Amino acid sequence: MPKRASNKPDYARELRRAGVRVTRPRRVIIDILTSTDDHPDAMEIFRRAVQVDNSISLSTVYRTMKLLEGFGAIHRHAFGGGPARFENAAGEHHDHLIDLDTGDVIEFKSDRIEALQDEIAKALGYEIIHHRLELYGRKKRGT
Amino acid sequence: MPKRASNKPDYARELRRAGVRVTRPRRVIIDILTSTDDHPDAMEIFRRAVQVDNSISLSTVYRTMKLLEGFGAIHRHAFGGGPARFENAAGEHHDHLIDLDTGDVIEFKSDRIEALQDEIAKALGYEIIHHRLELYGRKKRGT
DNA sequence: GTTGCTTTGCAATTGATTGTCAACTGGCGC
DNA sequence: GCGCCAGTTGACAATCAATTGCAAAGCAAC
Repeated sequence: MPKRASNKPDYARELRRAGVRVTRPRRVIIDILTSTDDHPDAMEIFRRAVQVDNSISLSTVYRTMKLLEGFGAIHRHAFGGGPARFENAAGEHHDHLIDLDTGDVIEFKSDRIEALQDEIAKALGYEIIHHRLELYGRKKRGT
Repeated sequence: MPKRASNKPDYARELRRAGVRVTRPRRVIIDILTSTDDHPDAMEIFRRAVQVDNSISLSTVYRTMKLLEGFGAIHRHAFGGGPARFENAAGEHHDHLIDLDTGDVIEFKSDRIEALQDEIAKALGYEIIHHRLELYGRKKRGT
């Protein structure tokens, strides 16, 4: 009986097929990205990677992020102007609500908003390649 | 007969009322921001400011942008991850469509999208303080 | 004008990211 | 399995945007 594949996308296979080497540092970084659902920045990914392999360098984290971004495997964000934060691109597209007090990031999705965006772009003679919708808010006090 | 006020908001008056000095560099920078409808970055504002007063420094541009942002007089953007770009906050709120080929920025507004955003935030127990919606697209070829 | 506190220009600094380069290593070919 | 070698890496220098420390200069109240 074949081993049941995890829900993690097999980026290793994909990279190899694209002629990119699957090295130890890359494996470590990919593993970090596919086993979290938060939005770490490069330094945070670096910290986690060093726990696994203390020879990994920060440059390699940045290089790998750029590589994976090129493959569309991750998305890059810049919530509130800070350092870039990354998330695994697997799974459905979604937008973000950032809690201004805690920094928490909540994901949401609205087909109706997406449809309106397309409509607006079309009216302006454009085709949307991608978009970025970020809501910055505070929890409503329900004391 | 009183001089007809221009359509430029009187930031000078507002700043003075807030106990902030209206200095020559600030006047120059504010004048640049209120007389353009594009989205210049700090370096571009600096270049334009030097034309008027060649003693103005880039630090002052950055400092003034931060000051004005604090007053809500300007908005800060980071389209596509480049350096921060600014725009006069006077006038109605709007979102942006960025032409991926030319870098042009087109402003648009959709009450329906705003309403949906509020609805989503409310459902998540949040109150939106501000938001950022950027569409990145390409002109549809109309050969 | 004088005065006092703000603001400025300059230079140095920070923080994030990218470039350089010698050393290293996946993974194909044997 | 084993060696080869272009793709990668780690270390560190370099770059880029943005900020800050400080002495000198400027604004606004008297």
